[in-house]
Amino acid sequence: MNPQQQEGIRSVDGPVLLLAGAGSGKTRVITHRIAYLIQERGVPADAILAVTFTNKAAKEMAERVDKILGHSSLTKPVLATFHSFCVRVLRRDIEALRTGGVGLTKTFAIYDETDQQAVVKQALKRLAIDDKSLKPRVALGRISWAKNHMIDPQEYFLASTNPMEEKIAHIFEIYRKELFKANALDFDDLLLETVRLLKSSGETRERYNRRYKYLLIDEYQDTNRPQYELMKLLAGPDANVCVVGDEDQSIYSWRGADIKNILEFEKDFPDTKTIRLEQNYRSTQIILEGAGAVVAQNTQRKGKNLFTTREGGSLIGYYEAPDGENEALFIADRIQRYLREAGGQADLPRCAVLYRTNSQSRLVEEALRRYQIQYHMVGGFSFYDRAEVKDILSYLKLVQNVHDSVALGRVVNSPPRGIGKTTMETLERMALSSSMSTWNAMGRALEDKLLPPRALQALGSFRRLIEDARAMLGTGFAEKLAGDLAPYDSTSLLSETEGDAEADVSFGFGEANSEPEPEDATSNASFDTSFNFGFDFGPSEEISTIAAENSSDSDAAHGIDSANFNPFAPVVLKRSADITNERAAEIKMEDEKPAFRRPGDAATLPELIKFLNDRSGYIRALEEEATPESFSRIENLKELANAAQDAQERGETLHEFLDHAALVSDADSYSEEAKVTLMTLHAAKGLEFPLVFLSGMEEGLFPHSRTLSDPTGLEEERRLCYVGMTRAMDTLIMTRARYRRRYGSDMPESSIASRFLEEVPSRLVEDLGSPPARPQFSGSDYGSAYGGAYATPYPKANRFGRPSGEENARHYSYEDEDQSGDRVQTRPSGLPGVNNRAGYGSKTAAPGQSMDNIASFFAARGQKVSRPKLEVQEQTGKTGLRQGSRVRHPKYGEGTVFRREGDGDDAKITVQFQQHGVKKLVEKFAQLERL
DNA sequence: TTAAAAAAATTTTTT
DNA sequence: ATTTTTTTAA
Repeated sequence: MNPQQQEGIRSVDGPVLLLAGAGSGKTRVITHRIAYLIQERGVPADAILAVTFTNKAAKEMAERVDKILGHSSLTKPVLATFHSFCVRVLRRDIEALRTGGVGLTKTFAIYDETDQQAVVKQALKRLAIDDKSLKPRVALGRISWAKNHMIDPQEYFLASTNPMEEKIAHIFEIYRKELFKANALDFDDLLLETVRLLKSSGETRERYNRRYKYLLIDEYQDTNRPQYELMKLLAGPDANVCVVGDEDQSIYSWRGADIKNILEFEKDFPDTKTIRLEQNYRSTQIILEGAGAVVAQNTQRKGKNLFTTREGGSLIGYYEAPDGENEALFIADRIQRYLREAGGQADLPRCAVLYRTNSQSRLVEEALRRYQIQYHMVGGFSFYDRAEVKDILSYLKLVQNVHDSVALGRVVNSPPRGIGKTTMETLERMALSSSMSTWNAMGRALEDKLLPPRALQALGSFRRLIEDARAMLGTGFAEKLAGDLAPYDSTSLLSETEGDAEADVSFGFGEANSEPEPEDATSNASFDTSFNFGFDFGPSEEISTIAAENSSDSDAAHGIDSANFNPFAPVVLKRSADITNERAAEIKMEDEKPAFRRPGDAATLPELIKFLNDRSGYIRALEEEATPESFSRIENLKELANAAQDAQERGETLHEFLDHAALVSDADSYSEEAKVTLMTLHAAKGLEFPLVFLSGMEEGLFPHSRTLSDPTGLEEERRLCYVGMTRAMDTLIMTRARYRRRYGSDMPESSIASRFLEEVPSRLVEDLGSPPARPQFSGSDYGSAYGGAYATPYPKANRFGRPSGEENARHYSYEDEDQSGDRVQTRPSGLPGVNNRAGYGSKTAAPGQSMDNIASFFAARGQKVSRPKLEVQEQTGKTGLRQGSRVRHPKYGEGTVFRREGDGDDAKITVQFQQHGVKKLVEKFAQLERL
């Protein structure tokens, strides 16, 4: 621990600004600081609130603190992201913002970007704005920008200078109203509403100030205005607040992050103690110097001198590939070599491939799979993003909050149940004209028979489904209880439950599940009343009460107030324990049939999911589809059920389960055990690796084309480059493709080397060589890219590249065998790992990281796993045709096989004909003759 | 209303 | 290349 770090740990009274350069042991200081507060200063652990950027960072920090403390403390410090912390606060206290019975309730939904877009699209439609002239994404971006700058629709309108901005102000207004009606908050609102809450309710603010005496905020350079205000509110009068950041690593201004927050912290708190951590413990001198030289080009910075004692080290590698495929193969090959060489060493080999945009990952993935190298990809698709998972989660969200109109819109007709566009449009018009939620409009339509009988029938059955699910949670029951009665009042409990107890216990899970009668229209009705998971509400008052409350009038929109009731927490058990003896006897009898439950006992989360899966017909629809995809979807839903089971066992509420699903982030899936990690530069912040690849160093890609026009944006890209470079501990390799295709088009575009490359002093750089250029359609490296459709962009001379040693002769190829005589043999023999027959087309090829173990994925909370497509077997079919084969077609004449897809009779084959251009043919019928 | 086929858009970065 | 949206047919 150096003196500055010591100081960072011990300066715990009053405001502290910790300027921590890359790799300066920041995390170590933070964790030790927390431990110091607890152990040396006797601060109760739960009086410490540490806010991090990702859930993963929070979790990691918690583990490290735990380790230092040796589990000695009973309470734990609160470690959370801004967003998750805000959700916790709001789930508890948001109703303090209600005035006159109006306002959001604790059951609020969290809208993700998809949900937000749905609302914006609706608004565009309502304002009759052509969504080509104004894209929902753009509008949403502006709205989010406004929110991050704490500008409301009126202010936005007043500040607008053109018709487009006025329109956006209108959309913004509608957007806000819609979210309000839906009892929903978006990500930005989570922060804003918390700020509003703490500002408007002194009582609440003081409670939190009393609770959290020491505040710590990591990645402070990436905080935006609402987060800044939140910090000030939470800091309270004591202002024992420590913010940690590095202005050179500010890379989120597009999300509203304001670098001023860190630059002006000392102004906000005049007695701030500023501590600088400038010794880098991570990277070699060369890497640090290179990165420093790049970021030094920025004008907007305070400037600092990072230094390291790790002198020397290998030079920064640079490789210029002819195209993206080759770039990826180069990376894969270097990784393979690294893993082999590092295999015997003590430290676990770890490396990362970093790129600017997620779309760049695919080529690298393919190359790694080709090399049978296991990898872990951060970002991309989340489990929770899968359509089927989102659907079932939407059912859950709807059960939790029926006014969530986006969730309603998502599930109302999936699986198809005859509620189409027309019906929903009518309902939405109704909802709009009487300003109620879509759910309430549905209730009204059903009551007053405002739709065709067929639609009413379908709607009614859907509505009963949701109501029954709600009843399972004992929602209505809880509502009454949550009001004026003490939660554990056994008499009131009894009086509530006895009514229900009269109802017959009918079906358990197993039986009910096996009895679907999908074809019979009337079966739905009987199904509804009989299938109630062990308790039959029948015509009981509960259901009608819920229904009445939900459908009676628009004011009920926010009247549902059941959040005090935690259907999954131990409190349920406690209730059971309070029940009188007679009742206990009854229950005991029931306990012998565990599938049956008593009325009033809430269903568990897994039970609820099972109910929804079955009763909605979702699973059944998938089963009937009977495609491989549909089966895999069913599997995913099973895993969702498993995840719910785990959540249940952890004692999570439905809210917590859904909140978690909404707030997991890409960076959260980073796993330290992975040897090879693929991720965006943004996701790499805060991580370190012995070996780092920075790929796609091209103008327009990195720096990204959207930033080129704006100097501020360009400086941010440069900081991003700095962040990427400083992730490397020992070796940094930067790569670029001279030609790259976008959107998978056939036409690769030539690129210009990134300006950042030129900003690295050349004495620090080692050229790792260029591959040999290829003659036209050698069927090798670039065959798939260019296919001989036009002249090769590379000079045909120089075919073997610069023959200066093994490095330069290296050639990265996707092609396996050279089976046709006319191809030029270009593969240097004996190169390790390249072109080895074994992995290619072999069924045992490493499937990257498998998705098999989703259970452990969930156990680890928020982990995401990439599932690369299975290794595609080289298909040769009966004709033995493959890429590069020469063929003759009766009509088109001679040509060369360009690519093959599918197998068996379905095999399609793309052929480049000399006279007739590229044709896609079904192999079976094409009558191709092999030459 | 639904499903299949055709056309069009997509790729910045994320809580 | 993949995904989303729109059109068309049933």
